[in-house]
Amino acid sequence: MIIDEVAVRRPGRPKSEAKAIAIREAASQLFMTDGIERTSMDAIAQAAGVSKQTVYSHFKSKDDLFRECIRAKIRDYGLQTSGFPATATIDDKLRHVGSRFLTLLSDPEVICMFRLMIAEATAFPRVSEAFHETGPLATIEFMTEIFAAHLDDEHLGLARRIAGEFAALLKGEYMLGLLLGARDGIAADEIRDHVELTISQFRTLYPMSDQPVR
Amino acid sequence: MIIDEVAVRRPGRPKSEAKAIAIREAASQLFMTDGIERTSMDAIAQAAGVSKQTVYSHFKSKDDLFRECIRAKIRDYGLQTSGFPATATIDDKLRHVGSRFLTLLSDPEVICMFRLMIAEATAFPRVSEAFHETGPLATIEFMTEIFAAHLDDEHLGLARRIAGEFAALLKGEYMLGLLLGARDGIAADEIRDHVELTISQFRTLYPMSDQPVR
DNA sequence: ATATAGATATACTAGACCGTATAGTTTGAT
DNA sequence: ATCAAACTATACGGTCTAGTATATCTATAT
Repeated sequence: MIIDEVAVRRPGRPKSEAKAIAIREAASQLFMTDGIERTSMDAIAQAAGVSKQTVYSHFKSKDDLFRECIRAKIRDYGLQTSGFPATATIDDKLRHVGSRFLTLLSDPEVICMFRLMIAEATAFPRVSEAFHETGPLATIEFMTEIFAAHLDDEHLGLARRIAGEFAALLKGEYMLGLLLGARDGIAADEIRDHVELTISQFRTLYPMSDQPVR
Repeated sequence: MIIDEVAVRRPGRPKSEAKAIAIREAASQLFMTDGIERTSMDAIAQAAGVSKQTVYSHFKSKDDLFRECIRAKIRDYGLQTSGFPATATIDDKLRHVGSRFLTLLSDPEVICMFRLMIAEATAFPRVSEAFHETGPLATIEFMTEIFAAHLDDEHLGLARRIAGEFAALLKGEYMLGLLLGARDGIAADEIRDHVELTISQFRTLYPMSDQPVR
């Protein structure tokens, strides 16, 4: 058996996990709002209340720190999979996932994240790929399962495609408007109305049973 | 009367418009592929085959040059309004505008443009706003007129909203995938199929006459 | 022909920034 | 108490970059 990572006892002062977190959080915020290039390591150190040397003792370079920031954010967003009660109708489920989807888009931090990932897609392809899969694609997979449970046999194979269409219609013009700074949020009642409208459109397009069929 | 700008005759060597254009085009390309920060004025001058002083004689700063580049691009994209023959059905029109829409998204330069505008939305809000209005919003306005001509009276007021939905469904997951670098184009037959599918969905959702009603 | 102003080439200023180095201080395990 | 390593503060090397300055050359109007 290899020695447990935590159990390793080394002489001298142990690295402060708290400082690593403080650095990562300060860096995250600065990266989000100002972008990578416009954020200096000195600014990060200062914002974290730490010396620059400490930054470099926890992260070996600016790129490394950036990657760690995004990884942590992705982990945070990861806990989205919530189950539904067995009595929930398809409308209930779509209403829930739809409004959470748009509420997420209304979050300035999430928009910053998208901006950053899009801006750095060529410089950090692996990072933006991971973001894509863990964020948007995972959300669509979640929607896919909802549709799969309620579609009749004829349409079952289309669940993934239908989920993609559902997400696309939910986004509508909101997403681009938010990314381009043309708007800075979506009003709660606007979210509710838009979700309701989108659901009704899908019930017109695809026959779905109110109770899960599988 | 103020003297016509063109008619002004001044002593000495006149500024070369050709050089200004060369500078702008070289800068455009570099800005698109590398972003603003990663593009130096020296690199622009060299790519344009011009001295750095000449760059500064035509554009007063890097920001100014960037703004001019985008303005020129926006002007280029501006000539999208083509008329349809009177015999065109709604399907013909939607097919045409839909595939041109997706073909445009497949263009790497267009994607670069979106990336750039999204990345700089906070740094250059006016610029990204102009892009938004002249690009995406103008396209949706164009679609609005198509729908308006074919919808019955009951749905006429919804033309703008329907056009937005049409664009959203066309974009689907393609746009985000392209922006995040998850894909690098859309195959021609995929475009055709997707446009066809989207049109049929809209004909299910909204009653439209084949011949223009107005 | 000559004055005027654009263009070139090159050097320069001033500052930002990454990453490293150094010297001294603090912390925690043994 | 002592040792080893983390931490602070500060400075520095090296590189890059925006924008300016200067001297020289070139094109155009009068």
